[in-house]
Amino acid sequence: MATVTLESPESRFRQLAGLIRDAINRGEYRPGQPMPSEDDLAAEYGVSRRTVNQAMRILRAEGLVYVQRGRGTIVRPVPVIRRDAVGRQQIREAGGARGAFQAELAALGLTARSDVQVSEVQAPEDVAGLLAIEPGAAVLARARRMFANDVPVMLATSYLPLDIAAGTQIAQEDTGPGGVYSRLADLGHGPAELAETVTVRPPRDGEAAALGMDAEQRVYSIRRTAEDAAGRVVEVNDMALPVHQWELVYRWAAG
Amino acid sequence: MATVTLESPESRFRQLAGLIRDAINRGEYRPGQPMPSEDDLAAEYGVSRRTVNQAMRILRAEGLVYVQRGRGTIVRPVPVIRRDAVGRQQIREAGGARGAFQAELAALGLTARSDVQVSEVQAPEDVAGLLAIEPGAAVLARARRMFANDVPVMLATSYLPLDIAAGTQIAQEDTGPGGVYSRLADLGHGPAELAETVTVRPPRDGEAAALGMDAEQRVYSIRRTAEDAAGRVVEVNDMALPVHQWELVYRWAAG
DNA sequence: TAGTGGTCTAGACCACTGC
DNA sequence: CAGTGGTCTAGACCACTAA
Repeated sequence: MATVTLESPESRFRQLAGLIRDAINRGEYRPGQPMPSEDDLAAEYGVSRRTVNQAMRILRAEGLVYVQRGRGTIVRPVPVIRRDAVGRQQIREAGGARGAFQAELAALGLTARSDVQVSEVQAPEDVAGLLAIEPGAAVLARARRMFANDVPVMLATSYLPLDIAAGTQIAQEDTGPGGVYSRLADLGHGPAELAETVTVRPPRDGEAAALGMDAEQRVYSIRRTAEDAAGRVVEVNDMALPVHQWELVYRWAAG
Repeated sequence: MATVTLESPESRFRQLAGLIRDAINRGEYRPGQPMPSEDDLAAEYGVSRRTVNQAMRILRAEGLVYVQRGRGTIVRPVPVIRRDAVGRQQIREAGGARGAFQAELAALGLTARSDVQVSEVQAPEDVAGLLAIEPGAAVLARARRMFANDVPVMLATSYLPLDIAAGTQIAQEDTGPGGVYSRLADLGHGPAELAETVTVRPPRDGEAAALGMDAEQRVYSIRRTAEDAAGRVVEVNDMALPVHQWELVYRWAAG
């Protein structure tokens, strides 16, 4: 095998990354299995280890492989999770068992698990602005970490105004059937309008560790705001999802 | 100045990237202006040029700077464009002057411009599937390239079934007021349901050149499908947008 | 011709893993 | 202890730009 090129216009490390990427996609290197060592690849392709390392850096950034220090480079088993932002609300409304996240993963044959940490924190400046709260005032924060087959795939922190949520089941870890949105509805602040703003950025300090990511990889940074019927923003939810693990779907009626 | 660290846990090139990123955000290096040369930075921070180069590679990947070979590294003027997928349909419906794209850019004080290339092509396999067309059959393709202040910011190729679009104004470069969707409505196939699937990936061969991107940067790959009232998919639109130039907004009613 | 960034090699040291 | 990837330096050559 070995389409041993390495001349021409494209830099060697990019060509090499391409060759290895193709090999992975052909199934030549199997998901969950370690790749040959960088020294071996360097010998095989007739380049320096530095060049191999640079090529692997590309594949890592793409989420195709990951490294276990001291052990080797492993091909990532890549179950891309499809997140239907609109549909998930409907599942929630329907009282979907343990939430939309679990339903999404179940459809892929994955097991879902999640953490929650509830606390009162000083509202980040922009969140305070959206919630129309004094800058620096306290809000209820629900910080969740979600796992698929015990691999972390999402961080989500939900901010809610204290005058609505304090002392309610929303301030409990378990928010009951239908989750936070159903409790908001019980309190007369059921979300009527939802909006999500999507950007892509490098993981922040904590996030890279919490999501098991490299600094060169990227997350979707999604900010959702929920307005009740009166037009008041009753929730701001900041999410971080590794881009190589997710696909986002939005649907709406024309007109 | 010069918080000249470079010890400790984080690799030097990452620390250096952080320092330079901060300097840019502080306005120490100005948008549109060249940075000091890599040799100068290497001397200033006491590292090798290789390390500076690696740091700059990070900033390039983030879209913060770009390189003009032989000239230098320039700080990118970064007007992030906000794309409201739902609102843009409404603008279109309202017959918004020259389209939603121009309206979006006008709000940022940017000038919009775009190319169109209309042709009949063999449908890509997955597109044929969505349009419920014979694999390999011909479809109408409208390939657009959009510019903001003459900087390319988006590629979009729209695929439409020939039995609907052939011989109509949709096959013309200028589709008239309201654009393709209004013409589809005239033909009794007005879109009723829209869906967009968002992923993030490296630019493909042609895209990197057409969008003036590095291979290490990323694009949003957005596939929109439009269904008419009968539930038939009447358009598939594949878009590529550099992630560092865009912010995506989706809005919907709860329930 | 001088200056700029892109890339490559050779060689080295480190931290971490697993035997 | 050997093997793995992470990173750094020194030195080099290239293509391209601008004077």
